Amino acid sequence: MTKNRSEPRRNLAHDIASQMRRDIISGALKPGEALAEPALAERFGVSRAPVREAMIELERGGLVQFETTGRTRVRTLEEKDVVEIVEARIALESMGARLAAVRWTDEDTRWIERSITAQEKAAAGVKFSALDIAMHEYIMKCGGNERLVMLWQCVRWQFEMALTHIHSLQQNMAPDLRRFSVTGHRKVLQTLADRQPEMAAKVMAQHIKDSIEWYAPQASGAMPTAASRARNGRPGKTGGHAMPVNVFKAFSK
Amino acid sequence: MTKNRSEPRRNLAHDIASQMRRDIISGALKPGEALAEPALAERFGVSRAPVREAMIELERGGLVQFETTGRTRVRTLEEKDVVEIVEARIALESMGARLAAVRWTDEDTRWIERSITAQEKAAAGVKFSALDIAMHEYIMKCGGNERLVMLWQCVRWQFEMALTHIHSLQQNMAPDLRRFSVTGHRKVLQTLADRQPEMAAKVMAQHIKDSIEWYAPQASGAMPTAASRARNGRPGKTGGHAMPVNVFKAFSK
DNA sequence: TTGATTGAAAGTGTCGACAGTTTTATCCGT
DNA sequence: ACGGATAAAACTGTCGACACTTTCAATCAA
Repeated sequence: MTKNRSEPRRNLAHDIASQMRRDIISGALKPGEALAEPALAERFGVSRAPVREAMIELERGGLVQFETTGRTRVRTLEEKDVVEIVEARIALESMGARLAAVRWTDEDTRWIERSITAQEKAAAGVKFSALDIAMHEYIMKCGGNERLVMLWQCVRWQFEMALTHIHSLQQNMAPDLRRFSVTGHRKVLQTLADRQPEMAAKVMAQHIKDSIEWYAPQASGAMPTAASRARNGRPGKTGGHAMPVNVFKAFSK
Repeated sequence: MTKNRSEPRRNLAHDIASQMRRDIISGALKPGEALAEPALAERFGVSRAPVREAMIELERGGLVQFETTGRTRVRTLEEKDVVEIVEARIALESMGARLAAVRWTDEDTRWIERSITAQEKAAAGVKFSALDIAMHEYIMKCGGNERLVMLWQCVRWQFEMALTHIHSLQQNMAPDLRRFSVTGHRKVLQTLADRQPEMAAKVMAQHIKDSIEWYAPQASGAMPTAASRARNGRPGKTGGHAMPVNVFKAFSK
């Protein structure tokens, strides 16, 4: 694991961005909600300048979006967005796993094993998701490609945000998700410990794709490897889905 | 091809960022060069505020980097960086090709064919590289995943910047690169036209990996699929390379 | 009541300014 | 001549202000 290279320049903007990121991911700030700079400036007791920079940082992470008028809103999430996020995760993390497999150490194996142990003890829900994501982050960093990690961070926050809202809609998390997910993690660990880059990439991709089917089954219809089934779909039309219900409709404006 | 969703809010910052991006990619601004906000503000005839935002936009694209003191410099390029950039390209573009294969149309085929024709006529060098990148961009956009395209843009500028400096060091571009590259493009097009997602992903990855060996042979030693050969390499040590010469030494500070 | 109009309120884009800090240049002792 | 202390210059982070634009709400006509 390499230490983060780019210590972000410590300033108010960064602190504000962190706080707002928490609020958006936690759902305290709702998708579509307007974010006015003067109001935020007052809330944080600063001027508009740092707030403005924080907005740019959040936009980079995909948590807010700028309108053509300049106004800023918490980004909305539709089903299409979740598909995009997961596809991006698969792209980045399968490469991350491939690279991690090359430089994998026994210490890394022990770290993952401890994480899996904690995952088994954690209650299903937000707590488990946090451990889950932390493990994926660890593997990404093991890959040693700082740019890849940085790109991944952009998707990570969006994924966490989506998770929150999925959880809030599916009152009861699929009870078997945790067990299922842990099984996937064990498979991934195996390929990493065996230092098999190509297998690691493939297993990681499959694991992520499988996971999202538990979280949001209806989003899996447009997933990459299922893509060959939904042929000739044109942009805009996401194609038929396995399940009719669309939980993400709740987020769209 | 879907139209770009996020019309960037048109403001001075965006214009300045575009101009500076050109200057950095073209090499007019050299790697490691300091970028002071007051000087840039005067050059563009604006205040520091838009310049500051432009800097953030450039940092997002990896063309400049902030020091802990807050100072901004044109990002330096070492061999390690080129490897990272190419690895990221492979991750994003293989997924992009996979997605593009699903929604590929005959019109897309014609577009690519026209591009390839132009590539064959273009003189090897910067002109060819521009056509090359434009084609890759087209395929990425065909994938329909806007987030993936956005992540790709971050790497694209860095890649173009690297290309410029590689060209300036290798006075004569490998004469066969163009022919070789066009052959790769034809293979990619074939998988897309046949709508074979997995093949498209694989062929695209191979094509990018092959290309970089022409541009910077010594960087290929640490490439993903060659990874299984360079086992147990620890961070910091990039492992043995096929060629001893390191053109990127020239960029490191 | 409904719908268009108009004026007020709020928000964004940009600017100039200032304090604190880093960098650079000068000066002094050796 | 050289290295370190010191002063000057330059730069960043942040602030408050202003013009222009968008949004909202009250008003008025139909």
